[in-house]
Amino acid sequence: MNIAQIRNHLETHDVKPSHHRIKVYQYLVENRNHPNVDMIYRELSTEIPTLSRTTIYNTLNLFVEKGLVSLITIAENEMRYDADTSLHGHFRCHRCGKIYDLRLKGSALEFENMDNFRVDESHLYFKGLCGNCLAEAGDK
Amino acid sequence: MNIAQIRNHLETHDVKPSHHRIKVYQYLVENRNHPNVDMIYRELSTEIPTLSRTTIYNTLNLFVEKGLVSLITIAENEMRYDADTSLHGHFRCHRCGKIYDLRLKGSALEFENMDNFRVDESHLYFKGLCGNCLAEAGDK
DNA sequence: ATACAACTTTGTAATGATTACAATTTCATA
DNA sequence: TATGAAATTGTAATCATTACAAAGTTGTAT
Repeated sequence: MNIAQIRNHLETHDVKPSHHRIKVYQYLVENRNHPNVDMIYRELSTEIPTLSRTTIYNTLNLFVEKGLVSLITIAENEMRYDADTSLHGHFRCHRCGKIYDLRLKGSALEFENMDNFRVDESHLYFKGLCGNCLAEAGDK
Repeated sequence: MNIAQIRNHLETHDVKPSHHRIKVYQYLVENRNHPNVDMIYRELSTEIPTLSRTTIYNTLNLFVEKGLVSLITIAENEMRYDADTSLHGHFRCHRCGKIYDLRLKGSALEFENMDNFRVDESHLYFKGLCGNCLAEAGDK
């Protein structure tokens, strides 16, 4: 996704494509690592020395509000963000902390009593040990 | 679930059944409202005037550690707790804030690439508008 | 080009849930 | 009843996030 495409994508979602916003969105698209605010801040502030953390917060809140990114609350004490807004699951390894994407098999996810509700967001979170950490420390 | 049963249940999970712990667990069993710390504190401190919030935090952390209750992070800025540790989903209405239980239909919840992982926890969160709020304010 | 209004960005201070920690109290047992 | 371990308490610290007001930037009409 190049700059022109990003610019267009933001405008499609009713977000004015300022330089900072483009950079934040670009980070999210190029680093599929479900970052928190600090990860984005530390990376972008090397390019934009005057960058403020508040701008990252403002930008991400705007993106979430406009449906450009989704907010992941799989880690108890921090918000993480994902440019992939399609329905998929997340797995967080409690040893290395890495968050993996999980792709749903089929589209079967049905509940007995969800008829009356209007569902706007779905979050599928799993926690445990990832393959790497199982191999390195099989007992924990 | 009476006091003797609660006492026994705590002991089964390697938790010494102090008076406070029994009261906290009893609250969770009798109020299936997925409370946060403050809801439990406000309720119990009428019975136990000397109760400290820290005790609630300590107790809930112990319960989670010992597998007696599960920690729900569906609300961004606060932890909520559930005495039902079986696999089920949660729906949070963004208008009234209430959290509903959802029972999985079948046990079909499969992912493409979860083979290598050891899953210890599953969290299925959904957000939107509940039936009541849809009826009362159909447009929001 | 200029001025103006609207919007964006910044930095500091406030908020609020949770945790750290040390002191006090309670409990179980000899 | 004495003693040590465990539970409880209260205050202070932590830390991610938000509030807010000032400063900077952009686009547009004149």
